Amino acid sequence: MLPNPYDHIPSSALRPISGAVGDTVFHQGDPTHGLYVVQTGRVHLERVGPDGERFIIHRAQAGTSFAEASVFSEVYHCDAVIVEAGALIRIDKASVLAAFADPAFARAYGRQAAQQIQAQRQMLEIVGIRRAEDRVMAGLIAGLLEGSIVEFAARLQLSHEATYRALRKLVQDGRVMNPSRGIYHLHP
Amino acid sequence: MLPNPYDHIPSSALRPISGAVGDTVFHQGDPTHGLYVVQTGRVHLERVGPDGERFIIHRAQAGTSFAEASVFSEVYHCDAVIVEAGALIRIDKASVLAAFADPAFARAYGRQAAQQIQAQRQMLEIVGIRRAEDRVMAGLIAGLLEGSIVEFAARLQLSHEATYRALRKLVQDGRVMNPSRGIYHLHP
DNA sequence: ATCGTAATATGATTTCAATCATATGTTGCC
DNA sequence: GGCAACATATGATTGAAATCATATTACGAT
Repeated sequence: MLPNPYDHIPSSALRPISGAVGDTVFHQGDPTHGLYVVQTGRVHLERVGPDGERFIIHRAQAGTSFAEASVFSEVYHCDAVIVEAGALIRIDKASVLAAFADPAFARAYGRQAAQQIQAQRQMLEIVGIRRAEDRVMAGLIAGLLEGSIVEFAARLQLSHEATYRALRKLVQDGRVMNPSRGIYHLHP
Repeated sequence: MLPNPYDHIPSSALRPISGAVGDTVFHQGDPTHGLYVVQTGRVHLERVGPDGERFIIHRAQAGTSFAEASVFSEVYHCDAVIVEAGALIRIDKASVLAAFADPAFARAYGRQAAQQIQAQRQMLEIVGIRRAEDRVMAGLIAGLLEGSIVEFAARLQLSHEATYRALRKLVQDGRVMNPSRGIYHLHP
């Protein structure tokens, strides 16, 4: 299943890509073919520093797209490396550009992009909060605690231990409810 | 001057907004009128927690837009508070939705959004790096050092002292050049 | 010229999250 | 039922960045 906007793209423009762990989907400087949707597996986008040190600029998960900006540029600006085998779909750059003439696609794209930008801005603010307790509280207010505490901690870029301690403190201070082991939420 | 995509919007849809420090441009739950462009001044987007604690989800600078996602929703999901007096322009929601029928606008919007998403992803990865030295190095590779070291440190969400120390260490280790006081850059 | 302010720079101390260690509870599996 | 794997939970220790303190340098305003 493609993410929302891309179901407006004709299937002729979709190219399945498969690869093994360690394979590079594209290299920095390669001419752009289009953007990619991760169906399964995981892909890292990496940039190489002057001394050859690789640093990750994005981790693309299943269900997300990457290299969207490549649609508007001539060359890829980073490497895409498969870190967990899976299936990708490449969406042809020309098709995406053409699809912008379809207002339904344009609005769907705009909506998704605007929401993503908003969510990312919020994440940047949250991970910028220094005190674990404040960060956890902000995460709770933002509704980031959906799965396990371990997942929540990872999203907040905190160790899970620090997260448990912050939650306990917030419960002790009466700011968070802990109706049962492992369940935490704000007061109504 | 409006950011790139919005110069495709007819000027009749632009509404100048002025306000003093502390004024609220819109409140969480208000029906949406449209998105905003900050010409001068600064605006914070804030969400209010259950105990009334305000937490900032975004700091909008001059030259940037905010509340883009409101174009696709019925109510604002946060408060917008002026923290530095200046001039805003509100762009009517209906005009933006209509403008998506113009492929030139749609592509300009898509391009800007895709680039912003990419930049934000990179920022999330960078601020997620724990060691100050590694974070500063990543910031340098990403080209984040444009203005002063103080600005650079703020972008990296590091204290400027930690940033100076990391830079000194990187210079000592020969990974960064420091041709003169206050000037740091990578080897060619 | 000199005054004030801000950036650059570095040393000393403190704080707090990471890490290491350990225990209990929970879940699925054979 | 018993075992393995994992989430939850918390205590002890460590390490690294924040904070505090202090110079020096740069730069604009008067």
